[in-house]
Amino acid sequence: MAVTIKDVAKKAGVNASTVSRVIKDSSEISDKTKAKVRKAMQDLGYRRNAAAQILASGKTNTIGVVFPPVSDKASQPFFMKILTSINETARDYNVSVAIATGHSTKELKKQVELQYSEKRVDGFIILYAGKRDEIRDYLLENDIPFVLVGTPSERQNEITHVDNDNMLLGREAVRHLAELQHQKIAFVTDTTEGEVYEERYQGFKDEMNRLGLTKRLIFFNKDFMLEDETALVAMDDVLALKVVERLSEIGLKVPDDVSMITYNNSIFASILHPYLTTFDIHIEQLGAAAVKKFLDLSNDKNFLPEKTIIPFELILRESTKIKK
Amino acid sequence: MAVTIKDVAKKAGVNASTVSRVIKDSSEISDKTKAKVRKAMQDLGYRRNAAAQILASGKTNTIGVVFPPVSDKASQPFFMKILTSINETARDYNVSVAIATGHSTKELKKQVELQYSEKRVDGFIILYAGKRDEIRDYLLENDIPFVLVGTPSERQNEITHVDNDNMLLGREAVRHLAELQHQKIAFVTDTTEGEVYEERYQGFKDEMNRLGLTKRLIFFNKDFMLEDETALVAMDDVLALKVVERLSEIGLKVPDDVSMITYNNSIFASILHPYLTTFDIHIEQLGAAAVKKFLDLSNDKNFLPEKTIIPFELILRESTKIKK
DNA sequence: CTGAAAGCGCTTACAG
DNA sequence: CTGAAAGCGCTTACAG
Repeated sequence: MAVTIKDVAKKAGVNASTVSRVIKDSSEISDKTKAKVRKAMQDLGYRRNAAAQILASGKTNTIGVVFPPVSDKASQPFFMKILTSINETARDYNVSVAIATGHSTKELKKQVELQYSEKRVDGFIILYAGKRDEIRDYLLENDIPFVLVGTPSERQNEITHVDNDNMLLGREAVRHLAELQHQKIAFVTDTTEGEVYEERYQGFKDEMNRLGLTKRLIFFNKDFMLEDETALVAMDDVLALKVVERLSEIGLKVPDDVSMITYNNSIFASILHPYLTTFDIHIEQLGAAAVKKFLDLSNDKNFLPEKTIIPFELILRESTKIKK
Repeated sequence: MAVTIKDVAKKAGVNASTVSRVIKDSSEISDKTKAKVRKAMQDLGYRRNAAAQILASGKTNTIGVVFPPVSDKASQPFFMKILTSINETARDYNVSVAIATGHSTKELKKQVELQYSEKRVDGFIILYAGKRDEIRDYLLENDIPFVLVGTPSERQNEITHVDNDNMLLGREAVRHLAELQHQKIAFVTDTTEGEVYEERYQGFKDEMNRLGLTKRLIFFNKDFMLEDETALVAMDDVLALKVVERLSEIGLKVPDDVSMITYNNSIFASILHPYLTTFDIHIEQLGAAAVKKFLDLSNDKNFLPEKTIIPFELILRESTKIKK
């Protein structure tokens, strides 16, 4: 059988409750006793029993990570990356991670409810934002701690979330292109939904106006054309790849004829030439911050919702160039 | 407070032990009593407490999923896809999933050991195969149940694993190209390590020999050249993309000048034209089978190691064509 | 077919 | 600073 707290207690000549206190490094216990107990734990190879601890303390010390209810999450490196980061940060704080996936919101909600009601998790980190859905409503109503990665479009003041500054991201793309002398710039997107799009595009427009440049919004489809733009801002790496392909079809080369800047710095940005100039959104930091905020919020009943902004970084590669 | 087994017992007018038996649908309990107890559970909204169940039963009903100790796992859609499939299959069997990630084998092993020794998991599904490592050794030595996704290069007879038939996958690629009249075919790879490479390449060679065709192995680098091959087999979608790019540099078009077939059917196979003819390796099935085998093996002390072969499917797209 | 009791391995007031 | 005791919510021999 595995060694328990009692075995340790006996070996160290103390009571089990003392061992328990040593485990949580309680300040009540004298250093001398702590040392003695720790030695016994070492010698015996003691490992706590997670289930017993959870049952007795009522705290699971595990976070449920909720993936979006879509089937293409595998194609977005974002999710695996942030999961890794969340898991590793969590481990540093001695907490575990459970995951909730599903093809529909309904399925997903069932899993979320189950995890919480069976007391498997203390709360959740949700990996998608945008409009409210049943899950967020359920968590809010029941006062279940959670952190959102991204920016919710409703009740922002009641939800702790971590995100990049997408407005600024829109602006900075323009700044970079403007520095390269470009004056006619279009924003290319394949979606017109979601906070990410709205904010990046808003930032784009603001900065373009501020600089008095000529702007346009292009909704991507396979036969879109350019007017006289010399530079483009694309919503993400994958879209950018498709845009490069389309441009080449109509005889335009990136970056010689058209500069292009995009977002995410995923693998897609550097498989094919031209490697893309893109903003790295620091996914590891997003994940780490989400965990920390979750811990803050679940440990402090008086914690007030807040937004954490994670910095980004421009990765200069081959797709942007000074206007000829 | 949450409703417990006792509350249900009281409401149904039975003993707590009876409720427990009803939960596991024990055949010892009469249908009448079951109905009565179930009604009480319904009325009260009873949910089991996972920790209590684990502590009392000694079974965690959770599987640890071990990711490879590399940092680019996010770029391979495989991992997120199989994780989703594992999680969803597990849920159908009422088991949970924990994950272990790490940048080095050492870190990873620590996490694996911890999860097992703290009794958080009953065993593991390992998402990478190839050569043995400390983790596999540790599991084997300690008789900890696990299933491998992929084919181990050592002790195959002692390890339950699920995989595609990579040899056949090599052969079938040749068959498809041969049917299209190609006679000079090269196998392109950017790695010469691992079972996957070895088996696919072996299958390729065998079939080429059988058909008496002219074969070659090309190690991919950015300035590789073709001799007189008219068709290629590439190790995976991403590599294939790079090969297409290189071919276009030297004036060769896929599929007009060169046909190309590849593996995985990931997102990379259908972002840019030519969309790639590729083998879908049925990742969902790999994940589902891994879970089922794990359950078989962890529930039956006499279970003998076995290999499960998951079928694949040729996805015809734009990159292969009859030889002109 | 069902109940009473012990036990799983911890935590945490309470007392001193 | 430490101990003794009760309790967390289940499961599972044992008995009838």
